[in-house]
Amino acid sequence: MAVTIKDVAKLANVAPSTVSRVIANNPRISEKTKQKVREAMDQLGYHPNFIARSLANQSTRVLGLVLPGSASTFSQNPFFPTVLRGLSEGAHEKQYALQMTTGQSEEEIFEGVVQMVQGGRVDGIILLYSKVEDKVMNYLKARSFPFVVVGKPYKYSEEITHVDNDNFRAAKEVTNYLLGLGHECIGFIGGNLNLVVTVERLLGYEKALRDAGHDLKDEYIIHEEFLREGGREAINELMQLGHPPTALVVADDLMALGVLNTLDEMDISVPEDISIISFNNVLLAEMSRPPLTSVDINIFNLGNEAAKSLIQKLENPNDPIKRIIIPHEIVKRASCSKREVDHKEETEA
Amino acid sequence: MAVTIKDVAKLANVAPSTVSRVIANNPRISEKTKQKVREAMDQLGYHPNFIARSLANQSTRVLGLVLPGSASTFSQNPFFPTVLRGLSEGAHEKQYALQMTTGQSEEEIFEGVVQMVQGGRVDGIILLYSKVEDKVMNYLKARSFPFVVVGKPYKYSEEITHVDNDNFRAAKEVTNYLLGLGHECIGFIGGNLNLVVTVERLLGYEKALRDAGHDLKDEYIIHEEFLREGGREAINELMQLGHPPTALVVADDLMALGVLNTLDEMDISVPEDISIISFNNVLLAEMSRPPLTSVDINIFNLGNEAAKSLIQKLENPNDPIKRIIIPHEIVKRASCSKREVDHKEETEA
DNA sequence: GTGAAAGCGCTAACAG
DNA sequence: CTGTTAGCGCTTTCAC
Repeated sequence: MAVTIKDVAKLANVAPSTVSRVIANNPRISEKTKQKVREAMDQLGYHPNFIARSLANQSTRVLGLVLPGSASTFSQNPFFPTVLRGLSEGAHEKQYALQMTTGQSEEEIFEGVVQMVQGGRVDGIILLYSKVEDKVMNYLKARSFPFVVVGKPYKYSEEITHVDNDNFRAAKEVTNYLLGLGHECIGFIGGNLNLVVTVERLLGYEKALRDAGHDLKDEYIIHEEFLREGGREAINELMQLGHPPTALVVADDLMALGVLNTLDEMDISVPEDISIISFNNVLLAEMSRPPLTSVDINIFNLGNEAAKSLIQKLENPNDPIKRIIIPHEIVKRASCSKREVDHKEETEA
Repeated sequence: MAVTIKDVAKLANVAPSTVSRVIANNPRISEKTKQKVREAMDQLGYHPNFIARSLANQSTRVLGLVLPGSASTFSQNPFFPTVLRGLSEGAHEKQYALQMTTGQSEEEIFEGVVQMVQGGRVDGIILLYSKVEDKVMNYLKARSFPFVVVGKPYKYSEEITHVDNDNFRAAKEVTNYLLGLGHECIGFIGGNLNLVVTVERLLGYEKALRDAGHDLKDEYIIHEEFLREGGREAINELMQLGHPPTALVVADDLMALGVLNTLDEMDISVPEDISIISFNNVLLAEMSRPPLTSVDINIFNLGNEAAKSLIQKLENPNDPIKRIIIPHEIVKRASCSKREVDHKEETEA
């Protein structure tokens, strides 16, 4: 059995409660006994037992993470290792530990969350995705269990602390950027429409086009999973069109990579024939050919702020609801170029 | 305050211990009282408190995960989301939860592990990397705290349960595959030599060449971080050689992607001018151009077996040490082709 | 400034 | 088959 507070107390000739106070650095303990106790702790190699402490305190100093269902390819996205690092650093700074749950089905995930929450395993929860009509979120909200979401909650977003990018604005910006390059036919390839982020990016794209006085063409908008095959089919359909787009807004780097390949197979070159801009700016964005112009959404900070704000909330229960917007930035690489007005149109003009 | 075992006991008119037994599904309780108790639990919405249970049992049913330092780009590898899924499923099946730690420096990671271990937060640990001379591993081993490693331990590999691929053999196989395609000048681009996996793959490569009667050329072997820039420099050096390789074994898909790009910039085509084979077969391997021939190491299973074997070990403390080898498989795509014997050599022969 | 004692919620002998 | 009791290791009143 490990060394306990009692062992320390005995060695230091004090009561267990005194040792406890020394651990908490209670100011009412004299420096002298503190010294004595600390020596005893060192000598015995004492480490406080978190479990016991949690039970006594009714608080675990553990944050629960909910990852999206493993079914979705989304979960294979290099996005996650990076949020995790951000989360981890944010949590460690304040001496919180991280526990995670995920599952194959929605039901499994939900069960996992219930275990964490009702089982008292965690003090708060961080949702690493935001879906339309999410059972988990509803549950947490109904119990008013402390949680924050990474992304924008589908509903009640003013009542839920969340950290997100302004995806709507970012999508508007990239679309405007493309418009500014002279493109008039701009397509959108998005991921799963159940994810709020997809919706936001789509809306931003549409807004930019409308503001610029362009019609929205349904044929230009394609939704698929964040996947290669998705990208492939989508792009095929698009390019069959009478008037295929000359630029594409793609909701995710990984998907853009798929698009890039299909285009290459079809002998369409980027950016000469078609420009592409995507989101997230993960490592592979700079490793693709051509390197992708991509919106850096600051994934690390997304995680980091999520951890911090949850902790803040835990230590300050009646803090107001917060919406934290992490800035984004378009990282220009080589996948976009000015629209070359083609011969036919030129003569028409 | 949440509903406790006592509340249930009161409502069901039994002793708390009886309720506890019902939870554990103790066979010595009559079906009748079990029914009664269960009803009371439902009625009150009772959920056992894991913390209290952990304290009483001296066991948390939590597995601790140690991720590699966030400093390394390795940690951005899409490898991780996939192991995590495997781990998670393995753990959930047996009702274990997952807690994770990581850090920026080796020291920080070490501290995190100590917290988990000495703080009694976890029952066992899974190391998600294997480094040469790892402080964490030494610590765990010295304390004989239950742990398994994903990868091959640098030392004492017969004394440590681990789940790994046979990377040595896999590397031999890919090298032989390349030899079989007629390549005689085969280079190796590896990652950080502190990682055991890099070493193993390098050794396998060397062995294959030696077995085939080829000399090892130091200039053909390059080590860099698993990174784009790494790939770029490495490939530049290689291709400057008088007799540049006609095939490359690359230790990681992500790195191979970088290599592919640099080659493209240099107007060297794959696989016509040079063949490339890499490891891991993550999603992007099939999305690169050309799609990469890559060794599928079955990442999901790596994680899954790791979780299972740790749990097995926890529930069966004097189980023997195990070495679990996850099978690999070369997935042939389009980055390798037969060596085209060039004109000059042909006339020379 | 420090000690004694109760209790966090659950489990596990030991009785009966 | 079920109840009683004593902890698990720590925190926290309440005394002194």
